[in-house]
Amino acid sequence: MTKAAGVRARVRAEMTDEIKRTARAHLASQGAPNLSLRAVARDVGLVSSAVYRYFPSRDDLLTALIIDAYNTLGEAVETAEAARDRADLIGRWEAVCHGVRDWARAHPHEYALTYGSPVPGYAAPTDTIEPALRVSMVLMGILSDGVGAGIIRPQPGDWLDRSVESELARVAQERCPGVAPTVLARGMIAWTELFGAVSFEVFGRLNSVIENRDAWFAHQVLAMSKLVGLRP
Amino acid sequence: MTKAAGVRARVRAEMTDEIKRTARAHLASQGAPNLSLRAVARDVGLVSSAVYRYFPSRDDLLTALIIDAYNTLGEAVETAEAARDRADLIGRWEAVCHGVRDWARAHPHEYALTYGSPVPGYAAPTDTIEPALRVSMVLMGILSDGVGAGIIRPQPGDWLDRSVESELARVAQERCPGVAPTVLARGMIAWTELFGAVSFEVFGRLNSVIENRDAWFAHQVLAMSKLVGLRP
DNA sequence: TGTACATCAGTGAACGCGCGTTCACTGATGTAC
DNA sequence: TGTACATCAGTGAACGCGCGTTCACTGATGTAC
Repeated sequence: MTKAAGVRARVRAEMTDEIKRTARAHLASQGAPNLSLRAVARDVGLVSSAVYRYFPSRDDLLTALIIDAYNTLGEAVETAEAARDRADLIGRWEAVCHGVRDWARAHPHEYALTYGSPVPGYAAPTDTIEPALRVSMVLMGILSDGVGAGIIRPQPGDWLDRSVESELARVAQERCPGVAPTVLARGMIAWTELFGAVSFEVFGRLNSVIENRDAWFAHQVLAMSKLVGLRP
Repeated sequence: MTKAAGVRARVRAEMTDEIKRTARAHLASQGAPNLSLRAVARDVGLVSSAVYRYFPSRDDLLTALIIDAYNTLGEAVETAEAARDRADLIGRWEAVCHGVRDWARAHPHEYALTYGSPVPGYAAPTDTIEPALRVSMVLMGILSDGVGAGIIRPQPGDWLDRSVESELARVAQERCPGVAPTVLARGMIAWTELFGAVSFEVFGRLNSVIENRDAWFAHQVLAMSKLVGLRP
């Protein structure tokens, strides 16, 4: 690739970025179902058909936004978690939970796009899978370290259905070796509660029930860190 | 009201029902964002403007569907719970959880409409509030009975932020007197996890992670009944 | 019981809008000799 | 270095569609005297 070709490619990349940036702004103010290719084109200063030079269809633009959303969330969470001392497992756990919540509150429509109801008629392609796993990967890393440090231990009395146990064993083997299925199960319950809590808050289900959202969320994080075995 | 007027009213009620039934079918197959007044009218065999005799706008039709959804869910859950022996608190708890899940799996788009991302630009009016509370009411009833029977006890070491405590005390006073804030907090965490779990399953987040959905859900219900104090 | 009037469900045409996508084109930028 | 050709971003018009909502109307059904 010559220098000149590099210029063309760079301009193209910048244009692609600007379209995505504008689309993201539309998403933030109107939500995914109302995202319109024509409106985005207008805002970018292009004629609507020109957008097709960059994205073959509206769905592809949506896919790009979904992938970006997973990645910015993943990055935010990873950065917050990485800032804590490796030995401070509780701090790392809290950083992840608050990272998810902060990002979701800052980007409610992007959160809705990724963790809310699926857009009807839209099938997410496989390139969304890996970015979507970033948060779980961080959580599993903490579980792994907790087990390694002897802090997280399988709880006596924990029992799993055989088929679930083998499914979780497979997941653990691939993603966090050394973590017992029962421990992973607790982690997944905490993960479920985390996103349940964030969804309830962002989607308005706490309205006129809980006003002190920060304190309530912190309480839930505490409870889940106990459930997982990070605290006594 | 004369007999004749009664006929007119009954015909009107039937027509209203048929519109809602058709709209519900559209909802089930295409999702809320694609729900079209004109398409519903076509299916009912009316000209589109005739629908305005029954619903002043598309949003009002949507509101009616939302209220119906909360009510059918509420009814399903209440019926399932009422079938259990009053003293069988664990059975009642399980009935509620499985009732929610079964309903959500049977009506994914209605579940999305009520517990998924809010429809952008649509503000739910206040008549949706009471129907939306029915499931929580049943759960709080179980908490209440559990506390009354001495089965559920505040756990030593449970602690709540003062403002959260007073908010939960107010909720408890209004909806389940006698239940301590820390106990209610555990109930709400379980409630959050329940809907988190159902959303994850219905919205496809368990794909290629957990295939035995029944067993995994049962496990979560068990874990939450422990968290709440219904089991040791 | 019979008649004049009011109510109201349903019609059909229209308004004004925005959408995704296609296509033949222009003109600038890059490439090869 | 200069010229002929290829690439490709962006244009503008068009296709065909569906949408929510309004409005003046018809005709059947109900109400009051």
